[in-house]
Amino acid sequence: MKTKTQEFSFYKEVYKIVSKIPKGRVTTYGNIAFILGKPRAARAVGYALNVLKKEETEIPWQRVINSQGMISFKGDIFRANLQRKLLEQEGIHFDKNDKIDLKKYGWLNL
DNA sequence: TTAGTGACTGCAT
DNA sequence: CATGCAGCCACTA
Repeated sequence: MKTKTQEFSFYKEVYKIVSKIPKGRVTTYGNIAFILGKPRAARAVGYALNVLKKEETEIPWQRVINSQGMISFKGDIFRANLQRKLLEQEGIHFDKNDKIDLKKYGWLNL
């Protein structure tokens, strides 16, 4: 029955992957979802990070962005601003459109 | 169990 | 090139 309450939580996998992102690199929600075997679960990934930021602030959630190479949180512009700052500190460069070049900084990107 | 929400993505207009 | 709409996944009430 699913007797066990899924000791393997989707969130946990997300956290684990995010923690593996090397400094100075970024990845997208879709990419993480793809690694988990569900390329369409990008939303769930973002949802996971949403809960993450309030408890496991130790996770480099800042390195996770959308497929556009930009920061999405519109509602939490404060977080977005913070994220941009943190990424710049890691050496990631934003272009004039506040966009990151995934070809250059994308994790596991070729 | 059904319904609703959300840090997303891709295609259509 | 910029918006809009629908689809998918996991979680909460």
